[in-house]
Amino acid sequence: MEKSTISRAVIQRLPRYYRYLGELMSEGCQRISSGELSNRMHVTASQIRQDLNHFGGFGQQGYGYNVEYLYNEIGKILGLDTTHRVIIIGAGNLGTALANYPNFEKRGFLVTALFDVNPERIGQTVGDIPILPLDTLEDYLAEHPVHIATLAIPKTAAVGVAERLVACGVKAIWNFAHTDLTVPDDVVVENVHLSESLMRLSYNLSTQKKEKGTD
Amino acid sequence: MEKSTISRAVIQRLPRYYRYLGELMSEGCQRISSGELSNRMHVTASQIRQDLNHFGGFGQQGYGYNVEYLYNEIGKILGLDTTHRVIIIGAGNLGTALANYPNFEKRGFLVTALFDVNPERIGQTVGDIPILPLDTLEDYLAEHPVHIATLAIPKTAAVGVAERLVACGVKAIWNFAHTDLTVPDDVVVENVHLSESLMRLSYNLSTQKKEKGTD
DNA sequence: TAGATTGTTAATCGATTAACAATC
DNA sequence: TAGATTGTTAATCGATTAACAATC
Repeated sequence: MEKSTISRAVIQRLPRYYRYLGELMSEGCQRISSGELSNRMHVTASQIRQDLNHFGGFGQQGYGYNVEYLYNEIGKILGLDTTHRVIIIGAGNLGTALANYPNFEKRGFLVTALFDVNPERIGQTVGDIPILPLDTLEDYLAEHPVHIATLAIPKTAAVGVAERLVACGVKAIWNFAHTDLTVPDDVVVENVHLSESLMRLSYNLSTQKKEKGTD
Repeated sequence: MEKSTISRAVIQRLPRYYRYLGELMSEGCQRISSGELSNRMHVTASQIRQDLNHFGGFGQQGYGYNVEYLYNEIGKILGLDTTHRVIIIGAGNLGTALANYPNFEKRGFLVTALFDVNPERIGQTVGDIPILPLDTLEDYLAEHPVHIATLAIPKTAAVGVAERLVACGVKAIWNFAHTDLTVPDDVVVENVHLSESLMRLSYNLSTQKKEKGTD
């Protein structure tokens, strides 16, 4: 209930808190104050406390936060305490890279299948993960639970595949295609538009050069 | 000069305007009003006009915006009117995927070399692009202009390589490693933290489920 | 000219920061 | 208890939206 009121900006920051807390844990650090974390992360202590308090009081006055406890609590908030079954549509370079990514499994994201249209690729595997014909997507979804579908295909194909996924009841799409997807309200989409990221870098680089020139 | 005052939120949206204008062009559309674009993009017309006016008056009262002109102007703002020479550190799955990405060259991003430490990979090519030993990074940078360096290596290696890049005068880093980089003020970093993106999707999926349950 | 739509100012909204009382 | 640090309210800041005069 409280969750729907939490702003996008706060959610954007949560995984970064999670990453820093994980690092602190592996350094053997047991407690941390918002002030110390503020120094590490280069965000204000006030923002850290404000952000965390959206989800409840995880700290203790005069002490700070227990690193492991807070790490686990944020993990639960992010849904990392359950296993998500993931499929990847597109077994090209990007799809293969994502399937091979070892850290995902560590966080509870289990890739169970890739799908492709290329006859040479179909029947091969990536690690243990089979590459299945895209034709059989509906059959697969009818028989296997899938929580997240990853689109690593060109935008021309992405829109149609997204519709098929939604029709089969998939509720979360991780979209690497360079297009916006229109989906029902109960389906969530997270876009990774790499070319837009590169354009922002290009913009910042150009701007930086100009500043240097006029300083 | 005016550029340094433009907020991150505006820059974030520019590539998306660029993408929609490109689509309009390929549809043969010659002019568009902020109102029509608003309907397409699901942002307010007011925001579109406000955003564009940070860079100058591209429209005409009573007419709207010339699609091709605006597309080209935004391209210039994003620095897409010049060729950026790009290298990729790490010729694993992700680095290879990025090197193969055909759209980058279309936008003026030219990948000239990959670097790796794996002896099996060194000497191979990705398309026309050679895979060079990471040892020779400094030599390469001394002899070839490089505008953007892409880090597609584990975070343990990324911090050290970033320092070497900065020492050689590279001013822009596209960082896929799961770590924050500390760089001088005149170096720009664009982070692509895929695991954080996936965590946000997981959060939204969990939240969505809960809402559905209580509605 | 009249209609349409921008550029731009003013109003609103939301997010961040500061401050401090509560409390461990 | 005294010191430290949170949780939380209030103040500030910035971004978005609304409104409308300017103008094509």
